[in-house]
Amino acid sequence: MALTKRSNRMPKPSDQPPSGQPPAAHDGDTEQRILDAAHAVFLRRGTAGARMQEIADEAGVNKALLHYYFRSKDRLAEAVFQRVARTLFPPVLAVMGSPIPLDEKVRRFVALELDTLARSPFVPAYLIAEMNQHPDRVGQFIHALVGVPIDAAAGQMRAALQAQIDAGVAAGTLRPIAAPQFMVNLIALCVFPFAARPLMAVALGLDGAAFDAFIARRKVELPEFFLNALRP
Amino acid sequence: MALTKRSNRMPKPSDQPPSGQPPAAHDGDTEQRILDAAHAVFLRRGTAGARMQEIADEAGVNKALLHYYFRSKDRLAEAVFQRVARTLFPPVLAVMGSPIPLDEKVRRFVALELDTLARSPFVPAYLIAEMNQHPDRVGQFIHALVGVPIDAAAGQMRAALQAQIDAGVAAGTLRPIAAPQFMVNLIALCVFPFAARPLMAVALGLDGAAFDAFIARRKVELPEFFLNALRP
DNA sequence: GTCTATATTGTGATAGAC
DNA sequence: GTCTATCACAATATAGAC
Repeated sequence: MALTKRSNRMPKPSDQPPSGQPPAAHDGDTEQRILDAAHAVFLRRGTAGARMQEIADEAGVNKALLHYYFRSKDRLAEAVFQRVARTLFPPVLAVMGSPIPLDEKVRRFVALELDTLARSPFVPAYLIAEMNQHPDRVGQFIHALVGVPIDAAAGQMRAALQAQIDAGVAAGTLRPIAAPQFMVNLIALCVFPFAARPLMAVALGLDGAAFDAFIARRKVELPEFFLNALRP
Repeated sequence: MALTKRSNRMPKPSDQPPSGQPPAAHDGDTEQRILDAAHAVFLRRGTAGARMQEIADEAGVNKALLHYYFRSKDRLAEAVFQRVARTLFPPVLAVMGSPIPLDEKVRRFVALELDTLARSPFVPAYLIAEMNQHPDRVGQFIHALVGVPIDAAAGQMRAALQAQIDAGVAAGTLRPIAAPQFMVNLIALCVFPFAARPLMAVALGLDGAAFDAFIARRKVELPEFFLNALRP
């Protein structure tokens, strides 16, 4: 016969907003340590491949504590996903939304992106896997991030970028290109080398130092490459 | 006390080379069906997220048969990885290694790649995840594929491509660019949209048909974009 | 809040009948 | 070669002491 599945549980500290000072005995630090550990493990093992035990070990706490702070592995995974995405996307939007010339946007975007990813090389592969496995989370996240439905935010930015492109075309300084293709090209050129790093490692014989050199060179040449492609 | 772990097992049909005709009762078809099913499941769930049961269901056979034909999940995963890679890479090498002008290479590469990936959209995300989780398999595979250590094969192709680029530079028809950067840029522009498709779906509001249209347009514009970037 | 111990399932793998 | 039944263990999750 059917059993009533798990439905309700004890109250969790995650729910209580920061009410002044930490009440009595609550480090507020443990939850952070767990999240940090989960972040590291999920990124290097992938969400499905990660083990709660490994996260607990990395955090220096017991497995049970993971469930005390976060109800389940799934919720922990979602928390990590949101943190990764929240760290990565806003700077991008800030640059692309700022009122500066298009060529300057490209230069800043490349610099920002390559610097960020060089410090977190697992992020691209992690995000790609995660988004493919949980397409729903992407929408939830962006909504939580921007505060409005995605369509609106993205549509607005797309329109602004397209206007900037069209102005350049009218001025004779740019070839016509659709804003989405523009963005996809730019992001692809920045992100892909990190996602495909293991392939490059063997196909090009790039060890750690050589990869860094490859990226450093890219940081200089990529803006020129991209802007040159847009020349009329 | 310690237990002796599993070490040896029954002989498997996979080991016997094709000796003339199928001996007595061996469809030779079942193994293929299992491999097809594994292919489908591994690609949509990821290797770690895939379940042997789901593969068996998809193949229309029992779980035990998976272990009869392939010793373990790990071996099955490796077989799938090799099949995916073997389908994807040789055409690429053929195009890039053929004695045709550089701009023609670019055009053919883009057309080939976008057509292939449009038919197998999960491949990029799968390969990226798999290569990051099993960097070792990449080397094994390429060795098995080309028959020689990777360094040699890749080095040779890299040199050939670089020579072609340098010739163009000398003739005044090309900007200088390192062969690895050339290849990474080209591959990134082709592959990334498929890997990041879920993100584009929400960020750009692209449903299935719109994505196809996006790719179709890309097939025309990407070669121009790329070649334009190389103009002096 | 944090731990130890335990429950409960999920999952890869094997044995053995047919 | 293919199946049913089952094992062994890994992994998520919970109970309860401190």
